[in-house]
Amino acid sequence: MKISKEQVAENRERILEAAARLFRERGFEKVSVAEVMAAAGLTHGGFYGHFASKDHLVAQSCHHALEQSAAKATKKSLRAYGETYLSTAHRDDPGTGCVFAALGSEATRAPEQTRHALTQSLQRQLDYFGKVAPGKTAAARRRAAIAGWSSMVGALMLSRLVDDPELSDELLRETRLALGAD
Amino acid sequence: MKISKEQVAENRERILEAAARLFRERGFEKVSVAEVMAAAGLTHGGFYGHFASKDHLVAQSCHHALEQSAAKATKKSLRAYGETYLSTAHRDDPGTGCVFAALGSEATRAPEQTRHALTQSLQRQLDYFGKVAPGKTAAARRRAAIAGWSSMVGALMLSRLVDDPELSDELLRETRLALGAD
DNA sequence: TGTACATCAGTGAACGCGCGTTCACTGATGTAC
DNA sequence: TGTACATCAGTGAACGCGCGTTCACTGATGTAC
Repeated sequence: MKISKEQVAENRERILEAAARLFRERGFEKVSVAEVMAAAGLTHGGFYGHFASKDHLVAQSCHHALEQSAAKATKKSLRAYGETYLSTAHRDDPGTGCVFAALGSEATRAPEQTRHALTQSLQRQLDYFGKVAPGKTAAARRRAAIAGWSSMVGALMLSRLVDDPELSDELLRETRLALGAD
Repeated sequence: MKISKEQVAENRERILEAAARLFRERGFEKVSVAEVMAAAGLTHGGFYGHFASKDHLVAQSCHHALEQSAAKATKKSLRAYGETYLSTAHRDDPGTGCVFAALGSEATRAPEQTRHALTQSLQRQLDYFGKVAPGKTAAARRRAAIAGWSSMVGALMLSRLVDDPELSDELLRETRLALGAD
């Protein structure tokens, strides 16, 4: 059953969307190709018509998710961004949230292509925050951007792995407040 | 070939040591039970004499690694700890380093027991840093401990996943300096 | 414009491999006498 | 103290399952006439 070119492009898009969400929710290894395809409303056999391997999907779905995230940061101060980034809503919905916090430690061992996409995105993010972060010199702003962004990623990840709801809330709240106090 | 009780305890210890190192180096899923046993100088069949399942090993090896890490933090200021934590040596040797940075995002999806061990360790770490962190009130010190620790974990993880050696060094250096500037 | 045919995206069964787990067996330890 | 035997930690083959990947087939699309 051949389908139209628009339909093919739409299917590919749905596969990327599904993968980007599932990987962030459950990690690269705990999500199978068949699950991604099913979530996109397709069967697993057609996967290799769209991607050369699961590794390629991993890299491209990260790229896809990072593009969407990048759009959110624009036109916001570091502090304002921190308000939404360090919210319980973001913590409780990793599937549509930050790729670094959801997959950071796994990405350390990910194939080259994936790490490259993440690096590019991080560079862009830091370049932008280096302009809007507090500080008198460019170097001071850059430093505030790096330390601030690191604390956000770290705090969000910790707030998700922690067992204790109170500690989890505290991690987000205190990191948010520390960001404002810079 | 039965062996002495001391030998059994020593073997169990070696399994935990090997697991704690391999998991941090390669992640929970990319290390097999057989690999852990081989690294401990044993064959895989004997594994279930020591642990009920791989999940149990994951939890107990994390506990083991966290106990060792906890010892390092004692009698150090937040800033002094950051100096060694945010070193290139630590970045380049995840196998003996911080569990949060090496396995944080995977731990988010780990079984209850593992998350509990991490939570306990984090609580203890923050309680200690809350005493030695800069700040006039207890609340200010607690905040500095949380934001500082989050930035360390985040920066180390990011420095490891990044593609670009210069950016990697910069992340460590600037986060280290920001910690001192508090 | 209508019909016949080639294309090719998607289907679902099948393959092969790795891994967690089990189990019958081995042989050194340590206990009973 | 020395000998016979029961115990049990470790061995390695085997099992079963899930997953990434392949492939012969299907049938709607779109092209040629």
